[in-house]
Amino acid sequence: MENMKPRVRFAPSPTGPLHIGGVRTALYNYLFAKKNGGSFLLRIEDTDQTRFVPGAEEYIIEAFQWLGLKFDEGVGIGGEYGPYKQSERKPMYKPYAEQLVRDGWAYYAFDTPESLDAKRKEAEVQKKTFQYDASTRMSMVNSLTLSAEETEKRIASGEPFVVRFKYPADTDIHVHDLIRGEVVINSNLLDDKVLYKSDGMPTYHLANIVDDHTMKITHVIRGEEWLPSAPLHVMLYKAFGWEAPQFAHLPLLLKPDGNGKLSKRDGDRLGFPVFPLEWHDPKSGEVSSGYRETGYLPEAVVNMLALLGWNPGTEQEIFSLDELVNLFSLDKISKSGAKFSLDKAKWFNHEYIQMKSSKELMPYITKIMDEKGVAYEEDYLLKVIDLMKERLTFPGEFWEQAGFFFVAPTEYSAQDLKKRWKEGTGEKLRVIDELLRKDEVFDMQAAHDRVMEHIKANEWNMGAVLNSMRIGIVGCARGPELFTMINILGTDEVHKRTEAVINAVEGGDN
RNA sequence: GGCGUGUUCGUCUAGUUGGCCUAGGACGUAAGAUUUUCAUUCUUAAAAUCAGGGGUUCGAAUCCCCUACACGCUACCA
Repeated sequence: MENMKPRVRFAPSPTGPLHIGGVRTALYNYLFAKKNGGSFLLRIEDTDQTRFVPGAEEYIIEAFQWLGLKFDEGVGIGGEYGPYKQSERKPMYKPYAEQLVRDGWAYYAFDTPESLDAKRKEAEVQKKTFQYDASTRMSMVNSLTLSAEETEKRIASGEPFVVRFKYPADTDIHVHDLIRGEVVINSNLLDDKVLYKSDGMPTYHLANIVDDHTMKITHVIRGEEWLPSAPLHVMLYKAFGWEAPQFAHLPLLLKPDGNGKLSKRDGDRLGFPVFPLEWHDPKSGEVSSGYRETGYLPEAVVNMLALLGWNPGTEQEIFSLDELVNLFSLDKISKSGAKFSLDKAKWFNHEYIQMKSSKELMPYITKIMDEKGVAYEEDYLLKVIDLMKERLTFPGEFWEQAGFFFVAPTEYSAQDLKKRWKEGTGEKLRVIDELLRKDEVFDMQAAHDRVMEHIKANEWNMGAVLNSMRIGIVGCARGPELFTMINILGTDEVHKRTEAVINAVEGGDN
């Protein structure tokens, strides 16, 4: 076992879009596998046919492609342990359930859902909880209380039945968790879980153990919500006589406010994505935002998620996937839940945008330009991106920040005008405009010096004049350094805009 | 209710073999600088008596016990 290359799996249910917490679970599995030279597989757990959502499986695969996390085996890839979709493995499970019954680790139960409901309600009235366990199973309708012939007859006649696990009475079950250490629970506290459903499908528990074993999974890395059922799983391995994989139960991802588990609702409420990709619900038609569509770079999402519950112990915060793989270890995972922080997510994105060259950013920006229907020259656009990149947290902000490089302002901020535009400003702007166009070929430094000298020599109010100039170019008192903008726009365009703003503010009374 | 897990600045966390912790970093916040704006960037500051209470010890965030709180599970869902 020790010298074996680890094999880990990510095993989502196709019941909807992949939750960002699930993405983190997958990421940790990936990092662990790659760090140790092992394999990372994708298994689809679709044993609950009532919850199947069309498109969910494709969504999951696309999400990981976008994130750059590659599976070595699994749905959509293949591999020697397939099929990797549980619905396609359906015939495999029944013999295992039967084996358990034969060996005395399980039994057939004929209790109807209605009768179980009634039992639970009855117990509730007495402020107790009904549990199908060693203390109650002998008073239920199952193969332990029925004769062998009766049991056989019922099954043969097609009466619905389930197979339940039969816990040995009063036994301490030890789960060794790589993150939490030893967790011990007594079997009397556990109820006889259904392993095989009346619809002929296994439940998660059976399918999971059978698949993990037959797929030679060495480490089960999953969310903390599975910790309570881990004892069942170790008992199942024992019942089958199989060597159990190692378990690691990850802390939960919490909502930014309050303490609960992060949910889809929180995203809608607080305005941030909880899904990697935008999701269109096929039933309700509802659209949920995705990280990709919001403008997050996949590297940033991976980096942010990696640090939500794990830390290499250094002060480094920015990691490439390769660095993450290199540094990752299970024992550095924290035990407590981590709250998702929108601010930190944005900060990561900003950092990753800065690491991209303007060329790499081009596709994001041209998409926006096309959407706006604005024509552009590639070289010009590249120059603008170079200049504006540092201000962007999301590529989508480009137009708002840099649109004036492509379209002259038609409106001017009244507030900024009020603050900066004084009596006689129009005349001064014309002088500056003249100064700018004095050189045959625009020389940014020379123009800058000339304008500044003139302003000083005439004791003009620098803030008022230069900001008014800026308002004419941008539309408001914001944006990059004035002469740099002029250099990119060209003096002809600046001349036009200057005339336009003077006209707009002071009217045609020149 | 039962069972399980957890608890260091507002948030993510460092700290894990007790002393170098007057508890470090990052995000966010505040102030200042970058002598035209906004943003970026930089600097500085405020911010955790380590959930609370008991121990053990010369010495505890680090070990033990109790309490509180939070979260998870408690389906023929995963």
